[in-house]
This record gives sequence, structure tokens and C-alpha cells, in this order.
Amino acid sequence: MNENAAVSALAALAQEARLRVFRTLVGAGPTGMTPSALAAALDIPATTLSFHLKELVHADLITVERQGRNLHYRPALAHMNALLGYLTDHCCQGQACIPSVRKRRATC
Amino acid sequence: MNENAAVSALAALAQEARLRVFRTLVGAGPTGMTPSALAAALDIPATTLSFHLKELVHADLITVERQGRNLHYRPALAHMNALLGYLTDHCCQGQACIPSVRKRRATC
DNA sequence: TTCATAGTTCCAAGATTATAGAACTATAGA
DNA sequence: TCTATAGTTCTATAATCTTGGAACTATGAA
Repeated sequence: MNENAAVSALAALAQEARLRVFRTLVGAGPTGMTPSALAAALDIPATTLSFHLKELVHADLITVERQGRNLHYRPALAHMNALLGYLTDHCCQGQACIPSVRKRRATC
Repeated sequence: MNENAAVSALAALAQEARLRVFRTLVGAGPTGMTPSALAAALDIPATTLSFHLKELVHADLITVERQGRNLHYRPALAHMNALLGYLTDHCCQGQACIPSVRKRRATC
């Protein structure tokens, strides 16, 4: 994860609808969710949702796979974790994390 | 850290100049840095820098304190760690972190 | 006071992002 | 092939963000 990728991923998550989409996909687990299920769950018009899904795909935070007539979107947890790693590295640079966080993070 | 605060913090970091400012402040340690030092280090015009610093302050990611004629900006590490905690919680929801990340995160 | 330095706010322009209807593409089933 | 369903792309509009010069505010020193 470099600076550009980090900015892209952060920008993708820095929007209420997209953060909700991502969180919902994470909650859905490895099966993923179709756009129609997401649209119903989050009450977002199909075209708007499609726009946001594309943003998340471009930022490598979710993946998509077709199964018959449906698409399945899934969270790219490895990339999300790479982002967390990048932020962790650059928030701790030159000093220790504050203890409360070191503890909470280890229980993840 | 709630959804709104997370979106604000993510948006504040989702911009190349601001991410660099934040990283530079983290690197500077507890003394912080003045806007002129930041402007020199990052080659950003004063007005543009001031705009970005305000965004970061509004997102609670940095703090500012006047000392005589100078201002000292410092990273708000607790808030940054709260953001990481929020993201960690919502990326791991319902399933374990992938192992490689659990390891790396614990060494932070 | 007066001046210089540090930094901000004001402002206008340009660029980017978000929203959602209409039209289009792809797939499965009859 | 024809039709219905799933989803996307096209398009226009509105909103928001970014940039940086000019003018302004605040502080310390002479």
C-alpha cells in the first residue's frame, strides 16, 4: 500500500453511502451481496448505488463476480487491512501507539 | 467514534496534501510544527496549507496552539487511533481478521 | 507607536463528486 | 426468438472541494 492507494481507499470510504455499503458487505460475509439486495437494505436508487459500487471497486475495496443473472459484491478484506496497516505505520512513526489502542487493536 | 466522525476523519485524510501534512506532523512528534515549517517542508502555498490545516482541525485529527507569534500544529493521535478502532471493528465484524494482519497490527 | 513576521480569512475560478432518470446490455427462462 | 429481470452506462444538474492571490488580524520587537 502506497500513498496513492491509501488516498484512493480513504476517498472511497469517506462518503456516507459508500461506508455503509462497505460495512454492509463486510457484515454479509463471504457470500457477498447483489446490488438489488444492497439497494433494498440501504434504500439507495440503483443508479446511485452502481456509481458507488464502481468507486469501491476502483479503490480495490470490494470485488465483483457474476453468477448467472446476479452480481455478487464482496469486501476485499486484505486490501482494507493493508489500508489499516498503512495508517497504523504512519500514525505510530517515531513513537509508540497510545496503550489503550495497542490493547484494543490486538483483540481484533 | 460514530459513523459521522469516521466519515469526517476519512474525508480529511483522503486528500494527498492533507495526508502528507498529517504524516509530517506525526513524524514531527509532540513538539508539532508551525505552518511555515510545514509550508517549507511540503512546498505548499500558505493559503492552501491553511485551508487544509483547518480541515484537519475540524475533523479533530490535529490540534493547534499558539506560542507567541507561532502556531504549533500537532497530530491528535487519540482520535486517529479511534478511527483505526472504528475501521477495525467494522472490517472484522462477524469474522476473524486475516491472520497476517492480526499479527502486524499487534506489533504497532 | 511603528514595523516586520506569522498566519488567517476572503474571494473567485476551476475541478471534482454525487444524484438519479432514461436508455442500454446481459442473462435466464418460456 | 421473445420477454422479464438484473444491473450498468449515459447524461445533465447540483453540490462540494481545491487552489492561490489579495487583504486582513495578531503578536513581538525596535
